Amino acid sequence: MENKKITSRDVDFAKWYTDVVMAASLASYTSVKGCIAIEPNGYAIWEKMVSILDQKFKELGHTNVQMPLLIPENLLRKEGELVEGFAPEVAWVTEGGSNKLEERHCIRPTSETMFSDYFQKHVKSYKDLPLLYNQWCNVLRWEKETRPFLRSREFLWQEGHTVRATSDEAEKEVYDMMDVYKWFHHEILAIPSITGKKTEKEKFAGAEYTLTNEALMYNGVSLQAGTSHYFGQKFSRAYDIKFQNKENKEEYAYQTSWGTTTRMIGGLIMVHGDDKGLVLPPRIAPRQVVIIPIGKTDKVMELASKFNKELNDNNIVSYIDKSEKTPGFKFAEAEVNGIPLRLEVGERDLEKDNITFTRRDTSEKIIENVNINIVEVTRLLLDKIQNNLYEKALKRREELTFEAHNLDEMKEILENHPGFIKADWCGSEECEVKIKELKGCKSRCITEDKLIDGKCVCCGNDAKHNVIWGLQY
RNA sequence: CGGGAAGUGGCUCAGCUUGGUAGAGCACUUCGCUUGGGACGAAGGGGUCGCAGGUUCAAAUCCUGUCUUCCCGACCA
Repeated sequence: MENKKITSRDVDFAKWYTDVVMAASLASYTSVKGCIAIEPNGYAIWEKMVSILDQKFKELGHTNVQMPLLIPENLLRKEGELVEGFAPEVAWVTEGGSNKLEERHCIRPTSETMFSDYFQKHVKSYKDLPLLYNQWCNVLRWEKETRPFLRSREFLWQEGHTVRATSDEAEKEVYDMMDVYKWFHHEILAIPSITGKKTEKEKFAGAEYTLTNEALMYNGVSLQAGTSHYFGQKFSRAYDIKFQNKENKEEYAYQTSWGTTTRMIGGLIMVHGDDKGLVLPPRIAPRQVVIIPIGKTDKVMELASKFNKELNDNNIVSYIDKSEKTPGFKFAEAEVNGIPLRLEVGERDLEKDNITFTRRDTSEKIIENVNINIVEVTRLLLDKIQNNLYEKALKRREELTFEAHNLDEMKEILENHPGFIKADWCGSEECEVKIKELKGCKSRCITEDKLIDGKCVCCGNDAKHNVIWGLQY
């Protein structure tokens, strides 16, 4: 094991972030710019995210499919806004073997195109609808500035694509899926994200509107982690996706798409992590409990094995650290890796029939009798940790949510400490652009909340919306 | 893509100014001894200095180009 030193979170947040990624062995750099190697610890988190979300999607009637990695240029160009939005960041394949291609193909930055092409061929009647598809795959976007998990060129994600016969059904889908993301963030990741509509300027290229899930990181910067788009008939018109309705009339179908990515791993790090390293909420932790035997007597080892088996038999993922390291080393390693709960089984404790739990989130030590119901006690502690992490993150979010009535106040907040800034807005793009000139502060989402004073924070005219603003990753 | 910094065993870095046989700590291997917050002793293995050119009798060191990473900015669903 290498020496793992982590820069303090409050000294240099950016450095702290990459230190944690490396120290917890989540990912490492490769020879390809912006493309990381996701290592076992990192991939295990993603696998757990996949399994939980995948189950949820399926419960709601979606099925998984797989579309091509390559998109022919003419297909991509059919929807103008999509092309404009993604053109600067697509990679092109121009040769196959030793031959130049007749038509270049881009490597998918997103798959609306290929799904629409597929739907065009397969949607004929209202009886074919709805089609509720999802794919787990990698996509490529030629980003200029890259950061592990947060903004890599290649990343893993899921993209759901649905076709429905009516706008009502499609819009319900958009909101339902946003609720899934919100549920996932709040209940599983212990991240109190906020949701709302994107402004016209910030919505997905080609969408009628976009719902977003915005999480606030420890340093007050916002991370968009889950979006759900309503396309209406925009893509069906561009790709000619028509069906015959019950009245035997031709109609364009209504589409949606929704996605979330490996950047949620970055979110987990930046919301819960601390100066010791990663902190994982129990419900997303691939390994929830580490059992550390201290001393090698038969009694210690037998007890450790017994606890391990009981926990695993009851769907709590635990493991015994049997390595030759000293206990101190094992403690530190479990901490940097974010294991939520540690159970120490040691000779000294056993003389008094005790065992010791240590919580990762609070460092609190809990001494229990060796004869307790290990499953019950562990389950209770894991729940406490999960709840505490959520409460802490919520408190942080509330502390870092400010109200602004004018540009000067906004500026002061941004300079003093970034966070979510609630401010009223007239709805004009002109004001949105002006606000962005303040250190790159962007609209995060339009809230459903009441207006603060009814005046646009920028121009002072009558406001239409209450909006959350902030810096973003 | 602009401005700045950096690339030397797995990691952190020294050496470069003033070219002359590649160094340290940690990590790793073996043996011994240990185990309640990153143990200890002894003996070992491993790098050709990001990559490609150039200058030179000689390049980690000087020059040019290039790639990668980090920071700031621009850009970014």
